[in-house]
Amino acid sequence: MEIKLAVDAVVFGYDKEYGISILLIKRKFSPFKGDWALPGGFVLQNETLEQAVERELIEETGISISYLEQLYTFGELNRDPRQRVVSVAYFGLVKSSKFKKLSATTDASEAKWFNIKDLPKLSFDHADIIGMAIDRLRAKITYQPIGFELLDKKFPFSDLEHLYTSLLDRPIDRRNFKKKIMHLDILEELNEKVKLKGAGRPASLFRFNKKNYERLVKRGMHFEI
Amino acid sequence: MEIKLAVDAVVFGYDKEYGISILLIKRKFSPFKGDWALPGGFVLQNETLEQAVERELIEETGISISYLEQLYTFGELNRDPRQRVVSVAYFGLVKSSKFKKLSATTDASEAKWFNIKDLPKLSFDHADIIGMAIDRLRAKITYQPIGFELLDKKFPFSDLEHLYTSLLDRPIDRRNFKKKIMHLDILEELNEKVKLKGAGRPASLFRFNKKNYERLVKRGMHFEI
DNA sequence: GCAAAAGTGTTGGGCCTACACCCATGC
DNA sequence: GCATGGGTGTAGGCCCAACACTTTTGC
Repeated sequence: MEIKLAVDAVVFGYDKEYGISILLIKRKFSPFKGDWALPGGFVLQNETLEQAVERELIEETGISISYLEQLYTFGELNRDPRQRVVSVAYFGLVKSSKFKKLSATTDASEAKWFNIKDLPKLSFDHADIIGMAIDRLRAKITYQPIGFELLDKKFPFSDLEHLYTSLLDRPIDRRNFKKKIMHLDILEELNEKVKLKGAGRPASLFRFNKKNYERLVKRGMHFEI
Repeated sequence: MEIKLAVDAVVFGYDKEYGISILLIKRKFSPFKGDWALPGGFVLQNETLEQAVERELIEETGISISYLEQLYTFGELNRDPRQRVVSVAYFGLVKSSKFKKLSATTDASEAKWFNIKDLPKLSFDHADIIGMAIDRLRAKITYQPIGFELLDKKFPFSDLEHLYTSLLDRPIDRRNFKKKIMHLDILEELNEKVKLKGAGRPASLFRFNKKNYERLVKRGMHFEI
């Protein structure tokens, strides 16, 4: 019997209320029936790896992602009890609005968001894959302004700040953080304000400047908080 | 027909004389017969991906490497004209002494080192794979003190300096470079000197302090030259 | 008026860059 | 003695961390 090739996707979503979350599906069949697993499946003969990931995500969760990159290929011998399966894991991000849409409609569904601090028991070696993806996400914020892919088009600055504090799991200096981000010259302040949570001063909305953002990503950056 | 799974290895060697080089083999069979290619081949049913890489390297080149990490998995549809092949590419480094050994004995052999500035025509998509590996190597020197894996146990400081200048392809300030490296606290100066190339003042030998080196790698570093 | 979150500047110190001359050897 | 490569120190400037009070809103 040949080696089978699969893909798996670790998709992150973020929202100030729910925190940083990962999309999982409930397995319908043995092995690990009833446990949670990463969305994914076997690669078809005539599709690329990326196409396989996107197809499986649509089939299993209905979601389409805003950012996708390869994470790592897992090839240990007994990952799957049935046969030899090598899996190419991908790392994906979805925007906050899509995150909310799915999280509001999945109570009875097979796909569900789980906060990364509160993950269920996982199938196969998916806990390892998720661990590596979280490491990648944490590392990424030091060299890429990933907020662009996780937040919506317009957002209050505090959303970005909360994203970083959840990811770093520690408070940051708001003044220094704002100076540093603004210095990258990838954010534009809009003439719009939103009132958040009832109390508190209304916040200005910001959006990413796509051109400057891409220039920065291409040129490379380094960013310690 | 199923998708076949292969591995390929981009192995770097370094020597002050030859510069930064990659190990290639000459293909004996069609397709691309007579062209140069990365060492690699199909993964067997009962070996891990790393084992497959190491086996192929021994079989095809006789070399054993001092550092190996996964680079990227290439899964485009027409990489191989015969059938669908997905290949997991690895990134390897060998120590200078082994590099010299092979380069001295391979005149008539099928395995040969090529300076990265002077590569031959390559088979399949191996030029893309090598391009990505070189990017990884360049990026790596800014966050990992890779000299440890490319140089021998003992080496004059100028070897490390030349490694960086070849990789960066520009001159660096020797005094600042030395201060910066020494500040990492991973090098020990030995009470030994070597005479190099006949003329010139003899140089002190250094070696890596393995414990401090590993602590640094674990903790993470960032290093701009 | 008070609770909640947004918004906003300055300074001291550490680090990093820029820079040039002497030393030990072979021939 | 000259060519070759090894070895070494400092000062000025920039950047970054540390730090707290005011503003605008809801209740």
